[in-house]
Amino acid sequence: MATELPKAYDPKAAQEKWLPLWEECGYFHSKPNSEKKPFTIVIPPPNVTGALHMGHALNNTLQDVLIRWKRMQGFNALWVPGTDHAGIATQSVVERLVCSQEKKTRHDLGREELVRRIWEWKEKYETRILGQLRQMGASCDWQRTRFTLDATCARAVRETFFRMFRDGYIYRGKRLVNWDTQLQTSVADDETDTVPTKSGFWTFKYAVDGDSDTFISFSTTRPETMLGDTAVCVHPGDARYKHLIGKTVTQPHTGRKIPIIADGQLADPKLGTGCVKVTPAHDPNDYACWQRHPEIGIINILNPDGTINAAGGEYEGFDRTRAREAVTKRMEELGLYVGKEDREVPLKISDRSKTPIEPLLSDQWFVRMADRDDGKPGLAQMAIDAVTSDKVKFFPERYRDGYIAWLAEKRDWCISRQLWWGHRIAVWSRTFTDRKTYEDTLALEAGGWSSVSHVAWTTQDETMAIHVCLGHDDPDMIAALQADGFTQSEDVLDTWFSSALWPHSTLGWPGPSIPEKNADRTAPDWATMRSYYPTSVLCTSRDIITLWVARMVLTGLYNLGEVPFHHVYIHPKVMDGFGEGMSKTKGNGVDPLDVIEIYGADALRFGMVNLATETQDSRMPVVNICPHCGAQVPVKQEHMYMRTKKLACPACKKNFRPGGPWPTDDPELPTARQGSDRFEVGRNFSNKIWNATRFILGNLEGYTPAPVILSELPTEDRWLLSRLATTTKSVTAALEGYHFAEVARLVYDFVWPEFCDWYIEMSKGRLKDPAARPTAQRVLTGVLDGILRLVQPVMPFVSESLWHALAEVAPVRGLPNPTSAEESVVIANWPSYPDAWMDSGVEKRFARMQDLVRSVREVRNRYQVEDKTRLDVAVKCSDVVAADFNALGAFIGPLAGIANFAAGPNAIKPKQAGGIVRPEFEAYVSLAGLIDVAAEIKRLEKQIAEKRKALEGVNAKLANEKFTASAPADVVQQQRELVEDLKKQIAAMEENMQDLKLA
RNA sequence: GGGCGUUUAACUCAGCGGUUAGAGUGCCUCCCUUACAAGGAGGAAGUCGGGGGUUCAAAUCCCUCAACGCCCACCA
Repeated sequence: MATELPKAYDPKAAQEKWLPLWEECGYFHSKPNSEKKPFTIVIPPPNVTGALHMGHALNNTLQDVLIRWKRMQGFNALWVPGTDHAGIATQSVVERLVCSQEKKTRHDLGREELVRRIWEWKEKYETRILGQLRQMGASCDWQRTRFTLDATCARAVRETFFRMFRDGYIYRGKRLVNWDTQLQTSVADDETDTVPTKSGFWTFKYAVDGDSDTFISFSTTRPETMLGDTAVCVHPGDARYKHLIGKTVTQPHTGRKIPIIADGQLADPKLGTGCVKVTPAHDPNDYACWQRHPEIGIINILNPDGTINAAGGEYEGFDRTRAREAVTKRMEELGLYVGKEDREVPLKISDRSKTPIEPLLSDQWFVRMADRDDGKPGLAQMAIDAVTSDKVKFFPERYRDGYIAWLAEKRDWCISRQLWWGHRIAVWSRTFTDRKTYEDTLALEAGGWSSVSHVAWTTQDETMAIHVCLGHDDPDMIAALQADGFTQSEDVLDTWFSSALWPHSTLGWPGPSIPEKNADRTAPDWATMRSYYPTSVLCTSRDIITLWVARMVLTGLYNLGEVPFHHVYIHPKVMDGFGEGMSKTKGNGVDPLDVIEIYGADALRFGMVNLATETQDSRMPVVNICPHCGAQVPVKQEHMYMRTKKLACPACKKNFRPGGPWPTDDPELPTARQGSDRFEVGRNFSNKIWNATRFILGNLEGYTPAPVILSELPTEDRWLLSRLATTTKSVTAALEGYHFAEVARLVYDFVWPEFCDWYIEMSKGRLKDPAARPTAQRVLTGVLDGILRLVQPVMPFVSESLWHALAEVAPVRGLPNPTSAEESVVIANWPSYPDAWMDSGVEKRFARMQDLVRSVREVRNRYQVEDKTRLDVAVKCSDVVAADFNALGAFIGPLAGIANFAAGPNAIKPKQAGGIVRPEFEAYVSLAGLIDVAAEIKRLEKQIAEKRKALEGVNAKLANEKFTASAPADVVQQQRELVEDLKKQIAAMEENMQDLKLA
């Protein structure tokens, strides 16, 4: 006899039991295996900035569902876990911490010390993150855990950079970048935020040289940039200024003579005065103008810390605000100030430091995206082609357009960051002013450098520079370079550069490190690469399709000539109950560990799968669970914005601190865990499966395995097996199409209402009948076996617990032929049943029976409650029953349950379907058939009439020559097919009706 | 300004041309029945955002308006 199962499912016990066992058994570890088809997913590596949140829970649950499902299907399933160093994000978090705790800047600490602190931070959060993943039940191959900054990834980064450098894809350029003056680094467009800010809109004028009476006025939101003006620009077609084009003005602060130029793209006659000052070094539009008119020159007036540099003359050292005031004041003094209006202007803010961005001209490394000079597709085009040719497919498909549109701009990718946390760029540079030395040094390239390095040079302005890129650290080479006055770049690479390589870097590309200078560094670790690359699917959220997905495709194609994954599945975003994105700072976020603690990991996973619909967003209202009494206290919007630090529980009146990141005033106040009622479904569902199993186990005494022959089974068995086969097929199809919410729905609808509420209840009678018992036992265990398999990918813990409990009593089971069950459901086969089991006739008959039973129950319920006469009740019944109530009554008499109905109020208690014993059931089925005939005929008549009308309509249309002549051929054809279809439908219905009448 | 998405029961969401629009939660009634009160049997609750159109037939397709959310671009 089986060990008695506890009355309720205890998720915590299951998690504690199975997690270590699964790992011990090595179920999650994958080795290259030529016998099995591979199925590979690489995790979108979470940033080590902080702990995982709900978005990660969703992302990783879905991946795990896929991996677990494919593992059951017999694939060699590999899920590679890992984390991302997240350059700027992590560095700024640690910098902020150092600043608040020690009042020190990164410069006070120095590069080495800061990096050491960040590694400490990383260790802490990496452990936390991987722990969270484990708790969720993520079946990752932990032995293959990677970090974007570890040695394996570093090798791939180094190799890729070297190749791109060698092939001319990486170049050095002066570009206007978003400069974060606080962190003193350039940041990508995507790392900035534009917020409307109250500021001014100033209008000034410059005197035109040689004519003291003529002024040209212009407006600006940033007066301080006047110090860097190199031109004044008007529209070429603007009659007001035509005569001034080609003249010069004198910039009053610097005394520079600057030209008045015409540029149709920059100046808009309708805006402001129609005339605009040009500051190429500090404004993207002006920069573009300068590229069209290089003769006007470009002057950088800012230091990296945001203060004015020497080019600003007497204003050198002023910060932004002071410079603005001083420059404006000077204009007033000169009488060149025209006016100022208050205006809200969009201010670009750095995501990381939350300080204003300065557009700044600086030297950066770029990856060229444009097509190649020889006309061959460049990196961007290659990535576009991969998608247009369907080598990479998006799910849902709509996301592909955004991907293509973004890449089509082919904007070069700025990959250098002035940070300390990241992959340091392996380029050694030296600048020269002396042409001879420059050329001599350049000649060294011929002396053998190129075998291990590649050299590029730039000649901008008067300085010339040589840049030497090393494919790996060669001490001799580095020593030689240093002796020659070369220094390594201080910059590190953009985080996305290493993330872009993730699908192949994690798999070991480009092979073991190279011991010898001239070793073949192009030989990858082929055993692993060949087994798992390209990966199968990438699961991520839509906001990093461009930043990450596009770049993975691009580097995959560049390094390996093969796309990194075949499918890209984009899942929805988790919002709070008010439609806002979740974040720690808002306090509307939910920690997955809180959810696991309150509802269990299975419930978390079910909830996540259940909300993964086809839409973009899904709401998840958040509640605080009162730490005193467990009541659910909804998070209100004002709690978030007011930063409520104390809440009174409406149930127990005691105070607690809502879950959230802000500090408490009262350390004694207990903190609430945060949850969401959206996880209750999963919790209840796992408990339901638990108890269904408990029931079955308690009724398996004398169980013997034997094949089940469909044709010999009673109606309800054939119905159940039809439903099981249909459900299994649909679940498989839903998984194949990444319709996760549907998976949850299908499984739930089969297990709960159909299996538990109807079948199990009906089996109760049969289990008491020695003749019927053995078959009922076989069907129950066989279907339960199938359910546990279907449920495993979504709810592995409860599934595994029950799998083992079932194995104690019924190790040999299954439909139609019993077999020995696998040792764990994790590695069990994914179920599939014969199509022949799907029987719409049985399902229809059963549905009618259900209708009837429900109608009778309604009558009983009402009668009992309202204590009215039988007739009154009948009137209130559903049409089906009411119409035939008298006939029903005649049948009801002999039936035990219904006989009591006539005896008066409260004579019987409402019963479940299980209240129906076998003979009753048969009676119900035949009764349902009889009663339904009239209604069914009526319904059919109505439908046939409707179809006839439709047919008439379509025929009329086809008879109309105007229509057939004007409509496209395919539309006409479609209508013709519709006619045939309708005719067939009508014929089928008429036949159906004949059958009914005969019955 | 361009694009994408959403708007269906009190709440969270399914349904996406064809019987009477569904589920879970919540609400109401009854029931602690030997699997499960994290449960069971029932019930009430919807002009499918507004307005046009296409169609024999529209929650579903088209146009338009509105609200909300996200992305991209721009704003001297």
